[in-house]
This record gives sequence, structure tokens and C-alpha cells, in this order.
Amino acid sequence: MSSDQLDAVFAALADPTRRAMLARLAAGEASVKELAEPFAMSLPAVTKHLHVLQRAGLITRGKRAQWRPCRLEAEPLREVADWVETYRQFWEHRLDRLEDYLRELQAEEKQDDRE
Amino acid sequence: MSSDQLDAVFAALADPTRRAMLARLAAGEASVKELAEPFAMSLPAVTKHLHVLQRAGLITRGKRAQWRPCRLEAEPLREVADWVETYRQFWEHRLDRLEDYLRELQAEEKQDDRE
DNA sequence: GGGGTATCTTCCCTACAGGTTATTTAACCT
DNA sequence: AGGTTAAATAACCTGTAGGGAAGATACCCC
Repeated sequence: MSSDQLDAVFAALADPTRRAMLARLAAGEASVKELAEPFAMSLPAVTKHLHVLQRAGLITRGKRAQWRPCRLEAEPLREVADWVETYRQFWEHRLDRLEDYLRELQAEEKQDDRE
Repeated sequence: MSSDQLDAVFAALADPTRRAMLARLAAGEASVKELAEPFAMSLPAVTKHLHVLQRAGLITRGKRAQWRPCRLEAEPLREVADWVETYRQFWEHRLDRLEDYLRELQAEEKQDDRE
């Protein structure tokens, strides 16, 4: 996944309204109106959020009469999972980090002595 | 993790410069100047990026003489991993999704017939 | 104390995100 | 055809993100 795509996905996820919409879509397809229902927000605002999600590839839109149902597309989330996975050791190997911390602490104390 | 915190973390990750900084910090502590080196960008701009990362809890800053070394803090990344994990089934259980798709397709064909 | 180095602060600019209202398009149903 | 419903578009406003330049601050070393 290109950096640009990852930008778009992370940016899309940085809004609680949009994350809530994804959560709703995890339960199945929904129309714009249905997605808008929980929010104190105009429909055009909702449409904009959906465009952001769509540009990030997180949803696709259908066409059924006057409805444009939204469907969750989880592929970009897999990319996010892959990206974050490369950092797993940094939250699991706390001991290495502890060593770093102690070394740092020592250096700072040395610094404090000089102050 | 609160929604606000998740907002801040995702927003921080939505910038390629900041993701590159985290990647650099995965190799160990670095000063502001070291972090700035790969980018065609003024130091104040780098400082701002670091503040964004710090507010998101993704880095902490030390104090050593005239240096303010940055260190990766992966805890928020674990939260991101947890969040995204709740969607795992949606990129793994492709068959369920396929069923949805076929149902959708059928509905659209019905629609096409009427047009 | 003075020069050099690292970093932060302040002020400014531009672009874009997220929201609004009003209008338009498109499809349905009588 | 006319009315209703779903959704998109257009035009606008406000706040904030990301960048630059210039100056301030803090620390080291001689």
C-alpha cells in the first residue's frame, strides 16, 4: 500500500463520526439516511464523511432505487493492521525498553549532578 | 482508550513525515536535528510534527544538555492494533462477504430489469 | 563572558477539513 | 403529471494543519 493510501486511511479513521459509521457498517449494509440517524448532523455532512471513507477505500457504494447503500470494505484495515504490526515488538518487549529507560535515567542523573 | 485519544493517534499517523519519524525512532532515540535530517523542511516544522506525536502519546522527550532526544512510545500503537483487530473477521471471512455480494448483485439485476 | 549549537516560540500565510443552508437530481408511487 | 423520498451538489463560513522566517532561549566549551 502506498504512503498516500495509508495517509488517506489514517486520516479517515481520525474522526469519531467516521469510526462510528464503520462500526455500524460492520453490522451490515446501510443507507446514507440510516448512517446519519445517530448523529446530530446534516445529511450533506454525512455525505462528505462517506466520500472520505470511500476515497480511503473503506467503503463501497451500491445503487438500489433511490438508495446508495454503503458497504464496509475491510482491506485497508488489513493494511493498517500490517503497518502497526511492524511495531509490535515495541509494546511487547517491555524489558528492552526498560533497559533503555534505566540507561536514560542514569544519563539524566549525571546531567543533574552537573546542574 | 478514549475516542479523543484515538482521534489524536490516527491523526498523528495520517502524515507520512510523522510515520517516517516513528520508523526512525524504532531504531532508537534521536535528536530533533537527526530526525529532521531526511526531510526538506525547516526545524520549526519538525518541532511541530514532534508535538503532534507527543500529544498523541507516540513519543516522549528527554533532556540531555541542549538536546531533547525523542523516544518511541508504542502503547498507543497497541491501542490501534486492538481497535483494528475488532474488524479482522471482515478481511478474513471473505466468504460471508461474498454471499453479501451475490445477494447485492441479484438485487441490482432485478433493478436493472425494471429500468 | 563570548561563540557555537540545538531547540523552541512567535507571527504569518495558504490550504483544507468539517460543518451549514439552499438547490438539484433521481427514483419511487399514485 | 405531481408529490414524496433519498441523496448529491453548490456556495459559504470557521477553525485548524502544515509550512516558512525571524528572533529568543538554553546549554556547552574555550
